[in-house]
Amino acid sequence: MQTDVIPPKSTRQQIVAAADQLFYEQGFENTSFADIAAAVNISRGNFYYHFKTKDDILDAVIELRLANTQAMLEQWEQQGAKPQDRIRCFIHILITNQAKILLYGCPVGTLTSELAKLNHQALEHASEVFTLFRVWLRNQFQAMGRKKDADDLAMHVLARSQGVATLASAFHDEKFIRQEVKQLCQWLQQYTDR
Amino acid sequence: MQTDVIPPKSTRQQIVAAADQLFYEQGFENTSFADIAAAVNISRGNFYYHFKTKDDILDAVIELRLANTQAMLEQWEQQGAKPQDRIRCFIHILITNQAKILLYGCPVGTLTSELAKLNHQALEHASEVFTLFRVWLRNQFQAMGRKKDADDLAMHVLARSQGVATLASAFHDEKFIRQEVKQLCQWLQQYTDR
DNA sequence: GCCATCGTAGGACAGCTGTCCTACAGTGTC
DNA sequence: GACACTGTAGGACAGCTGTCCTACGATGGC
Repeated sequence: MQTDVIPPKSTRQQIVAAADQLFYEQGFENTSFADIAAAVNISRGNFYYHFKTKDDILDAVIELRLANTQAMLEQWEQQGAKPQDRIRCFIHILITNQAKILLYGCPVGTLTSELAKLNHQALEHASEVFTLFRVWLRNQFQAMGRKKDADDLAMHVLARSQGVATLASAFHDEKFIRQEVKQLCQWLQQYTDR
Repeated sequence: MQTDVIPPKSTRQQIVAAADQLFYEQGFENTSFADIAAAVNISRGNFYYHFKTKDDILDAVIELRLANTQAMLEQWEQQGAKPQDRIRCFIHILITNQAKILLYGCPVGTLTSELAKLNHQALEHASEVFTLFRVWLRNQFQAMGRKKDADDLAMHVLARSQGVATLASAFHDEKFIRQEVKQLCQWLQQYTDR
């Protein structure tokens, strides 16, 4: 049996991973090159070799998030037997990631909000993460027989999750997350038993 | 009949009003003293006379928002005959302010999100705007006879509204707002007819 | 007319920002 | 040994940030 050899992360990968985390925890605008450099332990000037501008890093971070999201969705696809089980996987990230959500909100929602205010061209790119979830949820609802309103239902689930993350973070309220997750699962139930 | 004399706004009031708008449209961190000074047409150095630090301006802006929110709630109190009518007033701000929401999201939610990431001490102060809505909504639900779960219902309405604002802004989707507002009103209906 | 107060203008200040340049260590190729 | 290439370090650069200081005009009280 061959043990998996973990390949050493390239500097570029390390930069993107550190930026991903810092953009989430501190915000994009509020995170400086110096912050990322310190996290990766490389000199600040050296950045220029890997990324020409800060926006390039942002694009790379979004690409990373898109890839990670895609991988997560495929995992749920195998994990859940029925579509409603898979949607429950989605709803439960609120609980899985609740510690971070209480501190920093939803990574997707808070980034798009910030980029919207900055009038940043990367907003559409960042919104693609939402689209990934949206399309995937839509497919699940379609598999449950909702032909006409699958997309509406997908958007509804997305919006509810966003709202929960925002308020839980503002009030530091963990109980509220559990409560709303439960309600959302009950809401989902009405579409499954027939 | 005496015509109302509009009192000329003091410089301080002008600063706070301009900061209020800019913090909403550009974000707190991304708005500089220079931006506000330009909007009010005063010299940058002159700020120090009115506000010692940027955080002082933020506090003043939050105070202004608290006062404006309070006034709005009192207006709804008189406007709506029944509690459910008043709650509908709240839900309908999503449509009233939809142009700005599509561009910048919800002013309350996006500010608290940003302050949470900045680890800013004013986060709790900013969250009081949410609390204002929360308590008011709770009172309405209590008036509708929901004794035990009035606060849960209030939080639920708040969260749904937040989610709608976030997604509408990310996707620039006006139709989605109308659709979710309609659903939310239908949801509200179940608690009113008995 | 003198004085104190209020509000403003202009600019100094250190520190940080993103960007960019140059120099150099390490590696592999011919 | 000469050379090219990759990746890194260090620092220069102009511009902006929040903060703070000083000087001055306007106003009103005595």
